Amino acid sequence: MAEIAAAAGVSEMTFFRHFATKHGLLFDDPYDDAIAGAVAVQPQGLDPLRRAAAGLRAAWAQVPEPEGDVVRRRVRVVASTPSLRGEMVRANAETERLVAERLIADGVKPLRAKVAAAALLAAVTAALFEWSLSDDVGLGDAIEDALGTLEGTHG
Amino acid sequence: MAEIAAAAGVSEMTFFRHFATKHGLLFDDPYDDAIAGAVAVQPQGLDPLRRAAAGLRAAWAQVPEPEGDVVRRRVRVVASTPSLRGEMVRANAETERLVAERLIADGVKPLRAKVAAAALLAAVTAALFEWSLSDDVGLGDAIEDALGTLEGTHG
DNA sequence: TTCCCAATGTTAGTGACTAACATTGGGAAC
DNA sequence: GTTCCCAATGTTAGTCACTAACATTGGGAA
Repeated sequence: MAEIAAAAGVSEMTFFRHFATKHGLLFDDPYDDAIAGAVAVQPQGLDPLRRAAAGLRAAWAQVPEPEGDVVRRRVRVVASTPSLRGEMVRANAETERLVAERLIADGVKPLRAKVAAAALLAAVTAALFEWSLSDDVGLGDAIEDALGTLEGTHG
Repeated sequence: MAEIAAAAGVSEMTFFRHFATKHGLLFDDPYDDAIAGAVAVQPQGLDPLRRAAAGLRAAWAQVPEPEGDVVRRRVRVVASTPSLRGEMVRANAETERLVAERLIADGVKPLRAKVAAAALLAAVTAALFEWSLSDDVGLGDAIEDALGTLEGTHG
């Protein structure tokens, strides 16, 4: 922490006023609302899990594929460090909550909404980690594969 | 820690030689192999997620429903403490790995196997947490609801 | 010019966890 | 029965992320 704060040119205290934890530095997710919003506009005729998956697919289409391998290398560090994986789950909790909230607002039973949201985020996170460990797979393909697995359409 | 170790009648050092972390005390899961084994014997004709779900359903049928509300109260503490939720994910990682491994052994693509395993564990964990927050739902019903949501058969 | 307040700094902690070394007790080898 | 061993436990003195309670400063509004 002393080194990080020094490198940032601030005191340790100041650092902690911006990031709750040292690990929090790595997780900056501004996509929560976009994902939840995209889920909300999917047809209510779908069951919760498929609706959530469709929402994520729609949200993902709006995000540019990352260039270079900075992202991949960063995710790789997270994927291979148990405590960081835990932090990642924590970082996803807010997205999960928002997605579940939207589903519940449309009349989905809370347990099913939360299960669908949790499964969605877990699936995407697993795809992200798996993607980071390889060199040639595209992130978009990995995510599409994960969504297909959730939906049961790919095999 | 001083209090916990004293209550256990050992020194802090001795405590840490038995449990890697203080939080680790709460997670003792001996079900890993049972779940992975149950997944393995499900029909290979099913897609990975459904197969995993069917396996967990079969494994669950072998476990007696917990009596009293000791378990519920304990899970409630975990569910409402972010850092403990993270530890729970960490505790599930081994089960997840074993389930994915069995699927891969049967020819499922690694990414899909890991996604299915992650989604399964996340769904069950979400159901467990939701169950802990209510007083009248049965754990078996909550889990069945979660599995149905994964499979897309309940709605 | 004065006042304010928000951001930043300083100091002195707390608490989980670790490394290095000392102690002990009971079972195996003789 | 004695000796030896070694595995489990204890002791001490740390490290490191993080926090609480203050002090300081600087720039913008009144």
